[in-house]
Amino acid sequence: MKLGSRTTKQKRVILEILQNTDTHPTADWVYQEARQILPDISLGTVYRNLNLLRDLGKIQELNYGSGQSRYDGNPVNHYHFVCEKCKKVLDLDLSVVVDLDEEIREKYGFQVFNHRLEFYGLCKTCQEDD
Amino acid sequence: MKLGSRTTKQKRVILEILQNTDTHPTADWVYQEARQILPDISLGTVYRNLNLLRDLGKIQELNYGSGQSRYDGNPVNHYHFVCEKCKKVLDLDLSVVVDLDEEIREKYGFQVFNHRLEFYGLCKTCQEDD
DNA sequence: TTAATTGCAAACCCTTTGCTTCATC
DNA sequence: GATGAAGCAAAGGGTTTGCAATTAA
Repeated sequence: MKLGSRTTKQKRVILEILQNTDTHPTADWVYQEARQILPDISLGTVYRNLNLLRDLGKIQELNYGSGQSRYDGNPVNHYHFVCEKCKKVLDLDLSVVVDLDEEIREKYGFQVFNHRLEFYGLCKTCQEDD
Repeated sequence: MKLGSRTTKQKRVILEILQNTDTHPTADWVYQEARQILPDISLGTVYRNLNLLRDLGKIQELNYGSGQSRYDGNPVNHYHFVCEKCKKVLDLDLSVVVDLDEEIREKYGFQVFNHRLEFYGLCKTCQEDD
């Protein structure tokens, strides 16, 4: 797998961490995990590689409200649910409506690359806590 | 219209600015506009009131990628197109699919308050620039 | 009168960046 | 060996916050 002009252990470890979690972690969480494998890795390197992997289309960067970005090891478009209480981001198993992109293209003449659909509310656990 | 526990001219001016534009401006743009009416207003006050108006449900805060938040004077849910080149945010005249919220509620048991749908691509003007 | 809100500036937080050293190709 | 990438730490940019002064109620 091509990962930019040079493959470093840092790059590989960061990608593996993201591919082995479905928690949509923040850069700092990835950093903490990576340090357990490469104790000398720096936060700057984590950010640099997250941006690089995103630009290569290997991962997705997600932003919900202000605060940290979250990263998704699944590069294929899919939809998310964000719990407004515990801030968890959960994958949804909904079929991606590609027709929508075409609809916008026809109606407005925009070139559409992709779309994002997110739901906001309370997850099961946080509903019980009320 | 109730605008929190006290109605100040700052609060009123900020809301009016947002209600009279469809450009989905940043906090700083709102600040520059507000200064033309209230020269002594501070950026901190703009942020405080934007957050307040958002919490009151009078406006919406929108985040696209990292960078500044944008604010929408229309509190009713609607969908947006974001031009990845010129960064303009445009309103889309699509019917809001409320059924989706119900679908998620039934399928996952989450309490869904709302959803956001955004399209990314190139607006007409930026396609011509290629 | 009195308590919410402002203006100001400093603090905060996340992210990026400059520079030297390291390591991949 | 050449040069892209890492580590470190400082800078950056947007947003929040503490506090004294102001102002709406």
